[in-house]
Amino acid sequence: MSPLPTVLDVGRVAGVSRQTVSNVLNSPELVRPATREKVEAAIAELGYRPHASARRLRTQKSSTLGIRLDPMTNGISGSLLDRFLHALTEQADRRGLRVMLFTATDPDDEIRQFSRLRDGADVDGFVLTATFHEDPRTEWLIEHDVPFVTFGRPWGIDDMNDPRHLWVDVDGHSGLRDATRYLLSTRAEHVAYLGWPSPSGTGDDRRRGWREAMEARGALSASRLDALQAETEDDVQGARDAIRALIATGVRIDAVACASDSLALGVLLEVGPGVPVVGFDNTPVAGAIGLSSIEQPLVEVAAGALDLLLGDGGKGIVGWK
Amino acid sequence: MSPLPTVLDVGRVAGVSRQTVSNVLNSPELVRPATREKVEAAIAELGYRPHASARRLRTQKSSTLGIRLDPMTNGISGSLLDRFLHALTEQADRRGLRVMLFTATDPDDEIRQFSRLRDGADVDGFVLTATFHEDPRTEWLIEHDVPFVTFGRPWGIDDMNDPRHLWVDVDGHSGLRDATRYLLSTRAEHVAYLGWPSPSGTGDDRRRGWREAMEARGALSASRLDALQAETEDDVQGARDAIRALIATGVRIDAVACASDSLALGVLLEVGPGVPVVGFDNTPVAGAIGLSSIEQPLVEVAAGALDLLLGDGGKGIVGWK
DNA sequence: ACGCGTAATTTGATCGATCAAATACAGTAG
DNA sequence: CTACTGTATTTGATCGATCAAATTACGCGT
Repeated sequence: MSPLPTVLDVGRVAGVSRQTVSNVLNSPELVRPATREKVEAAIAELGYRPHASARRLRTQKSSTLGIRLDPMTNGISGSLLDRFLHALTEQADRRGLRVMLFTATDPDDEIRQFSRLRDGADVDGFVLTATFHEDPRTEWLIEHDVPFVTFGRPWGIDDMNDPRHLWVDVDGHSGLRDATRYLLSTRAEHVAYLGWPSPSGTGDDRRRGWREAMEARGALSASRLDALQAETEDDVQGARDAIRALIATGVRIDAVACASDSLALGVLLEVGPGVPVVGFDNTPVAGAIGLSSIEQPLVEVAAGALDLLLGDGGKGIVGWK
Repeated sequence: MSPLPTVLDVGRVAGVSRQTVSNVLNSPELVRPATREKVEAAIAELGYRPHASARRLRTQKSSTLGIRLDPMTNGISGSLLDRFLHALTEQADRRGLRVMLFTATDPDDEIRQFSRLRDGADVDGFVLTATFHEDPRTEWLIEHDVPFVTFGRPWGIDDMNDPRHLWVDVDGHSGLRDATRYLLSTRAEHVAYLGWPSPSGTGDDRRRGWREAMEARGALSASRLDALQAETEDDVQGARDAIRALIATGVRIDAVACASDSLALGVLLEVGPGVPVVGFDNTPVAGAIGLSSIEQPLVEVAAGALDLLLGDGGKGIVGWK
């Protein structure tokens, strides 16, 4: 088996020097069109591909992003991360970036991994997924000047506008507002809401969407709205218990809007197919059991995340085709 | 911000040459214990980490595996891949390997990606997940001498023992045999089976497990066993239709064993909680809705896959801590 | 103390690419 | 025809590590 061709080999075939080959690849505008074509032909003929490691060594850029794979995805929503990963990988590829995985047992361990992967120049930056209040990871990354972007907005007070913290997120507020509006428009007046316990940035945001739609409708007083909502941790059993308790209060429930598909599944199992239920995330399960769900625009989210990183916020991350 | 320390820096601090530092890392037995300790102290003091790309360039090994992320995970089973990925990443890390993702739209595209990632020396080998009959991918990989291992056995006639095709798989046969035995032992005599259409290597294997347990019990004739099974594509709706049709034949059904959790969920939704149902894969959903399921030993599977690759079959894949 | 063989360590070369600086090459003006 | 300017291309050096070969240190018998 023949060794892989190098810039030198390509140059030899095209009758130019190695640097010219390199220029064709990285700064085509420096090369005269005629020469460029010769080189491109030689590249095609030899099936040349730049050696990723050599390039990375010289440029000190890995063009690789690290993303943590959660240890155990609680509930169904795991597949959300799954689909986000797919979208991210695909979008990264378009931009000449690669995605490398790592695992960690807890935030401190994750920080150790950050350090390890970056010191080894394995990755240039990170994509974080489940951010939370006072997240030590983002603090560490900012402090150590490591480029990153989070999928999920920063939940600290001032962080939202901190230019050092790049983030993208889905708009849970208008997602639930629209879903609630939809339920209101079709059949129901008493749309209940099942969400996560406060404080939860994401959860509170979604609840506000439901609340806003209900208040706009104006059919129910604030106190009756309070009575129409319940909260629980994000698992199916918890949702069943919570919705049962809500029903037991005797309040009328025409439909239910939920903060997640896990919750929606629990509600659906409890109330049966008669009552419309909407979830959030549109996980495969939702489609499978005929549950309506709000689809997260994951491709756009992933694309947005990468564009932020590749912008000036990324502090010199570059991708190669 | 200071530049990252190199072997040279470590050597300077420890009072030795760069090569000795390298030896401490890669061939400790060549270095005198006293020297080794000095070097290790210097490494710790400087927080030195070998530069991954430099190492890869020199050794011509990336110590990285590529794995494809499926475009759309049909049904619930997607989270199986999710958990496999996690296990794989974790096990890879233990062995000094990294996992890099890529996507592809179809097998041919996937082959193009193989070529691209390998020519660029981004990865040393691949882990394939959903193998099928006459898989062009494995043929290509064998032909081009690219190390790989499949999660899922090869389904061609001769391939099972082909030493060039490394594979690991879960034992669906004994999994379903044991599950069926269990159902038989507790309450039921008429344990139905819902699986995938033949030919499906994995599916047929699982069906045989059910069949074997039923035959061992000896309570039902072969023709009655035939009447106790149904098949459908792997989605929830299909399962509902199939089990309903089976019930409509009037056959007695005490319990149902299924080839997957997607199917089991469909069955469960149709028959209600009265009839025991077991699935396969133990996806999060299964636990969430109180469905029994056969757990796949994913950690062991991932570990086995890597050990095969790192063995002589991997043709020179090595991992670094 | 000397020489010798093995163990321990060091020096020189290399992996494949890009950067920085030097050179060749046009085209134009004087 | 020379000098000059800007473009196109080439040469030399480098990224950080490991390999291969050369060198030094060490233990030991005589």
